[in-house]
Amino acid sequence: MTIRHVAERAGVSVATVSKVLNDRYGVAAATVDRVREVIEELGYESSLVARSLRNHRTNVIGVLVWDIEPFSAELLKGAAGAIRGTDYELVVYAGGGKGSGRLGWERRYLSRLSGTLIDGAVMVTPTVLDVDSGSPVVAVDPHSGRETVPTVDADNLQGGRIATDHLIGLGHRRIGFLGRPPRDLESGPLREAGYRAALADAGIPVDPQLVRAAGYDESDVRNAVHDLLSLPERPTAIFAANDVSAISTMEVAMAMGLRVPGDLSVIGFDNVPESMMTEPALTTVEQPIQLMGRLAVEMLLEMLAGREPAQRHVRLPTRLVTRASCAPLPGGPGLPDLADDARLPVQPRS
Amino acid sequence: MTIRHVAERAGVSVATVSKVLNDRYGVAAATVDRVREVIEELGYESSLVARSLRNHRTNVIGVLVWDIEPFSAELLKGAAGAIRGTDYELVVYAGGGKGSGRLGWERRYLSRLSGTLIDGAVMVTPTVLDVDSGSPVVAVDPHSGRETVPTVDADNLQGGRIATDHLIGLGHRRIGFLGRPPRDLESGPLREAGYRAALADAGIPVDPQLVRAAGYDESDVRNAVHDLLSLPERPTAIFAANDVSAISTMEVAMAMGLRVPGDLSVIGFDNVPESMMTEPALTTVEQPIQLMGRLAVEMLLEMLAGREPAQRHVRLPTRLVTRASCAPLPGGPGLPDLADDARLPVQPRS
DNA sequence: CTGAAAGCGCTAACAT
DNA sequence: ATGTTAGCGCTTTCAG
Repeated sequence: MTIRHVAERAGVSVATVSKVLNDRYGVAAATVDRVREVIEELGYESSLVARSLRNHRTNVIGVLVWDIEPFSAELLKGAAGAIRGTDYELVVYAGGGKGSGRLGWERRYLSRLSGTLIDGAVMVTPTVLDVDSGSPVVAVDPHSGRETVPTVDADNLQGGRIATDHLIGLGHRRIGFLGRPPRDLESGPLREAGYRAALADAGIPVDPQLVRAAGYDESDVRNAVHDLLSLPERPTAIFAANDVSAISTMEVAMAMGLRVPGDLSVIGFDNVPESMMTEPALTTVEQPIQLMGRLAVEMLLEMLAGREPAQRHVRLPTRLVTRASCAPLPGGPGLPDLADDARLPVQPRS
Repeated sequence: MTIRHVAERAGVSVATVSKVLNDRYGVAAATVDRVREVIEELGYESSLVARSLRNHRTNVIGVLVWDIEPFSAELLKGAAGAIRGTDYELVVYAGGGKGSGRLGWERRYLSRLSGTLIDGAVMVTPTVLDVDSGSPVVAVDPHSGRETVPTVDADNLQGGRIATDHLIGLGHRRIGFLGRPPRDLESGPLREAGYRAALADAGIPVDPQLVRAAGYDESDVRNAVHDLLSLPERPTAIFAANDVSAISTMEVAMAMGLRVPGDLSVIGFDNVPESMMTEPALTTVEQPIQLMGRLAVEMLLEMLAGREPAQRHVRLPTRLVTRASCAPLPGGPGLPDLADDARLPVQPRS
């Protein structure tokens, strides 16, 4: 079904059909009607691809992700929300790192899509980002390149601090940290930095034994947890700096016969999928992920409208959500004041 | 950054560059190296758009959705999972019903993308689907057209039955149903049919007063709930057949001073976002949404490989997840046997 | 081994 | 008012 089929069927040239499609000047009313009829009859719609090759404006904005997992999916909801009501459409491109080359998926995806297909892009958790794309780009949670490109991210440093402070406030002193090898994302190290800062402020020395990094493999994480909990002087609390390890931590602890939070308090990070939730519910530091998506798109729309966004670097606060997985250390102080925190599951809808 | 820049910089023709890009025969090794170098240096990647206009194979599969909301976002995770490990890439197109014309977004999106850009598509909750696209299509949770197109859906009829049976098993007799006007999706009416069937099997007559439909507007839903709970002989339980109304039901009930589940048992449907969750946690009939996405993509990949999918119409079972929002009716029987059900929050990870 | 040229579906000058 | 033509970035014959 191409524009030529329509043209032939209507007995006009493709140019005329194109004019009708784009409400251009200089087509007789009768012709317009006839062409419209044929279009309707054939159920024709112009090819986005051909059109964007020709025009350079597509009214499509792209969200470029490595993969669709809980984090990016959450972000997409926010992005979609920001687009609703505008006359832009949304294309999500999840390349999964295909199509070899080691210049980073970020640049490759952008090269592949920008200029054609999309008018601008939101890049989700890019690692390298020395991008010089023709079209506007906003990065969410980038590792580097913060100078060149407008960004939206969450306050991971503060998040790490909040989590650790909470545990300290409960009287804990031996607090484990479970993160990831620091190579790719910046967020991990920042959470660890928050952890260290909180300990330092409380005058608690960091015990290197209590700080672990585990890879993306789940068994790797479980081993690390097991190690931590097998220490002669085991931690009374663990700050697991990503969702996977938080869940694993609770599971391993319980498998080892430890009660959570009776014997071990656990605090996590990110949007832990509730469907994965074990008993008791996990205390987490939550990032406003949907909001990040929404803001990123809003910034992009500003830029597409030719305006400079109000701020080029937005950092959103994180917040602690306390649930049943943390408890005051026996002999420590009581529950800390949580005026600023939400207490789940008794959380009113916003 | 086009192929011509590369060609000029390397001192060859665009044809040669193209050959290098596609590993074609007949380019001198030295030339290949030079071109590769330039490509690397310039960070060039061929335009997906231009390429797909020329070739008809793109190795991209499309998921076409009206909008990205909790349901489709969940589905996308499953779809992405199915694509991981294949050499296909994923493009999600969320048009939001833009670009007028009343031939249904489904056909329009397909027209716009298929043939070019994507090799095949998964259509999410299409309403009309008399599609005759050139490329393979799988529909998830379609309203009609089940005959023509391969489909994946959930067993909404059985879901409605399960939910209602559960309440009946708890001793409830006055069970309200809160659905949506039946115009668009088929799933709503099916859930209602399940409700009616369960009541019929239990010999409980349907009280028309207890069956309500409310639109998509939240205030609409709240009014409906309020009406239900203001009846002289109010229901002791409500089956809210979609996520929005389930949450609203609990909130309105509590606002009216009713305890859940003490005074009113509530059971919902779908993937109620836990972040919206109130106290107590909501009992739901869960659909295997991610799984639907995964299966749809797997079917599509089969078709793209030229094979006929094992089944053209897959219907997945729904399951009850019992939480704290339902209670036995005083004077009724005890808790029914839930051997087949999961009991949250004490749910082991799968 | 390399390049010139045609054409994918479409739009925008430029004829007619 | 309509049609002809060139060209968007790319791949693919087909000559050189």
